[in-house]
Amino acid sequence: MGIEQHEQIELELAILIRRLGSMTSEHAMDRSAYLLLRQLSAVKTAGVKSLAEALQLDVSTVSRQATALSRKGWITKLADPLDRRAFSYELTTAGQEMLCDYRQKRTDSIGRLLEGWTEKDQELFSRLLHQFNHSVREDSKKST
Amino acid sequence: MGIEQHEQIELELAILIRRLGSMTSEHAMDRSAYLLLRQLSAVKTAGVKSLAEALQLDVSTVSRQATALSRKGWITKLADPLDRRAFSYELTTAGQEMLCDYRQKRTDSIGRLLEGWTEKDQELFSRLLHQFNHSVREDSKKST
DNA sequence: ATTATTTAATTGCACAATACAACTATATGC
DNA sequence: GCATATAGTTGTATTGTGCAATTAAATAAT
Repeated sequence: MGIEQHEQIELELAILIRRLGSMTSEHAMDRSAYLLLRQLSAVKTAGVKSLAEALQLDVSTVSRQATALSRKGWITKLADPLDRRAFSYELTTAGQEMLCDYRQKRTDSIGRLLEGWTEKDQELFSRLLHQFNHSVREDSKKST
Repeated sequence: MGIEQHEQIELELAILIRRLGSMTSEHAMDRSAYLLLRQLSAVKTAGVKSLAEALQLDVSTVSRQATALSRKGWITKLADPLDRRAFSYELTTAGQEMLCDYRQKRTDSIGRLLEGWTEKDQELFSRLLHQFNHSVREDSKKST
């Protein structure tokens, strides 16, 4: 029942996170950059504040990340015409390509990892991960 | 088949890692310390080399971590009587308590998160996470 | 309308986790 | 017994992060 299961899951998650943290560093893009690009891709355009909220990071962190990505030519910084304090970022074509490419690489890695898995287990894993993320999301809503 | 599933899993993992990365920082102990204590708890006694292998970290990293944990009084460093280069670490009582306490907190968090889940889904999730970590481990062996 | 407060963003500083390389001291192999 | 391998530490650098201070602009209060 419950308790041992939770302990087991707790352990697996701890391992998973550390392993995947180092796994992503194989490629050229780091996880944080990836997540920022992904977020920007999702919302099309956003300033550091809203990005920071979405990514649950400090604005200063996002500010630096955005500067870095901008230097790489993956995103562009646009002055907000209505609010002269504010800026919005959006993906460049190069950024879109990078994101797409990187996502493909990651997807391929996952595919390679799941080679020996049954189709059913893959589906289940996908569903349960989604479900778990949903639970985490709900939980963080509660505590806000 | 396959591809979309992998994209989905890739996405869910990206989200998971981001969310859980910030989740763990709530508590007093950091993840790396936790994993080291855990490992030491599992093997009872080990030097930095074997710990580093198990945790897949550089020995220097583990050396520093061990020094830090030793300073906190959670582990003790013992000279190896057979090999005067070598040392072994083991958990102190305080370390065992810390580990137990922290693990409990994490387990409780997980339990809270999984409140609405069926027993079956919890079991499945546990199994699949384990399976996934195994896959990652095998994969990293291959590339070594 | 002038002043005070809030807000968006940046930058300086600090810190933790990490890797790599250089080094020390000991052990092992030929 | 010398050459090489091994256990561990330490110096240096990088990266991702947060907090505090700062700037500049917008909004609210008097």
